[in-house]
Amino acid sequence: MVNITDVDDKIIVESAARGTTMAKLAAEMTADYLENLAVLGVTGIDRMPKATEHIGTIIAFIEGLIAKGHAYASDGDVYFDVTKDADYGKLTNRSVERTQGEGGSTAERKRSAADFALWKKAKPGEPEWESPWGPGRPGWHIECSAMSKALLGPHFDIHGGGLDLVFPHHENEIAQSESLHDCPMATFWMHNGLMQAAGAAGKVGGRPRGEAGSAEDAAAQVSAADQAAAQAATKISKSTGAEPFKNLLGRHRPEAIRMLLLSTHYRSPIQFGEEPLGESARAMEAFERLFARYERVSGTSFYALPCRNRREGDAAVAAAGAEAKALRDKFLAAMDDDFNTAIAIATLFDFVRVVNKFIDQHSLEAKKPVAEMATLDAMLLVMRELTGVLGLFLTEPKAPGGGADEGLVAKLMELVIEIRANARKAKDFATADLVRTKLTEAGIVLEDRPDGTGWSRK
RNA sequence: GGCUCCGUAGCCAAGUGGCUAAGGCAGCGGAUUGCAAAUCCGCCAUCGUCGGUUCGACUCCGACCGGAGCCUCCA
Repeated sequence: MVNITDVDDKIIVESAARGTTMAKLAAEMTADYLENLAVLGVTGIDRMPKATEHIGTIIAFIEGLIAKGHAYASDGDVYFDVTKDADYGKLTNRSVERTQGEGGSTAERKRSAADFALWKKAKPGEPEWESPWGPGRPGWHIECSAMSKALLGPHFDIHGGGLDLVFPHHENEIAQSESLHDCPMATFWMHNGLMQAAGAAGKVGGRPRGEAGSAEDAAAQVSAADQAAAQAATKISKSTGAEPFKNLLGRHRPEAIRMLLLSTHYRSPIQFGEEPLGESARAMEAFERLFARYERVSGTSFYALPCRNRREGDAAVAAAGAEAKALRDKFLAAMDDDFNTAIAIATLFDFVRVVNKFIDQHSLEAKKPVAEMATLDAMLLVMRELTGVLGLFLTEPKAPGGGADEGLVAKLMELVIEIRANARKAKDFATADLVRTKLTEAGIVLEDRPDGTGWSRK
């Protein structure tokens, strides 16, 4: 379930600036978001409630909080009273006194600085809904509490989100929900690290260069604008840094992005850029070569194999042999341990080695003994299951190049390879090597394998 | 200033109070190959610095240095 906050100050301001309506802008942003997710292969969102479609739910939630004495109306606004919430700040280890809170024009309408708005009185020209406190709109945090309650109930298993939302958003969600329901909102809170743009120089290794305000004594002097600018340079999020992300999305296979994201623990920040993505793409080649090899040996496309679920996998591993079973166990244990995808991927690389060795040792490219072929199939089915868990290698990579002449190119290559094979048979290696060298220069790699010569574009 | 988190090989990145500190990229040596490519085998780190706790720390504590995020405006 993914909540869509389609009404807030930012959207109101932005839609006014663009001369469009809030609803339209929100719809556009949501569509854009879903499109990016789809490209990355993120599917399976069951529910996507919108704040504007749950105003009644939200109002009822706020009324409940007022009735219990956790919130108060004030001149058309409604605020959450943090002093009535004994454990306010527990998620981020913050005490009410240390929380500076929302200031600005609303400050004098609040009892304490840390109180936050549940309902905001509409200003002229702003979108508004009728409420017991007059026309207005929901505050930022309340929609998530109200909608999760409506769809998941007062308590659910996992609440996720970016590390940048921990405070105040999630902290305030907890305050609202737990004050009303008197039970824990979520059993687990999972926060993912943020993506950072790799340094401007494209340097992967180097830490992003400190911005102007990095000297601690100068920090106090830095204007808010400078701080925002410095932030935008390192943190990719929201609208500020989304552009470079979209560019990269266009240039790289979505699965390379997945691979990069999965290669580190979800809680760690990640350097995102051309070079890291290139390295991830390279790392995937070993898998893709194995899958191509498997297809040559078995005639079966790895990408067409069914992704088994865990139960089916449990029942079927034995056929793949002891090594495969051990690796699968390790993979599953790693994933069960707070999604340790780095280790899960490491076992996958081990798996590649095991399968390659198996093909080597039994010379499966030359002959096809029934028993070994069955084991090979079983191994690949396990790999299919595990890579499927990570959403990796779901589709066959498109060969680079291609185009309208692809059929002709294939025919020509066939011819060239045949001529070269004859030369090799005649021990005319000078000619054979010349052909290969020239092809390499043209971006085509030849591989002389036991079962024939293959070619691919580099 | 307050609250979090991080600092592991050339680079990316797991992990652990004592057992050979995963895996990938790059590099090097070997097997294989007519030569290559691919594949396989092997090599390549004492874990930011300084102290402390401990029989023993990279793993715990403290300080320091370096880096990231949040708190300050708005959500």
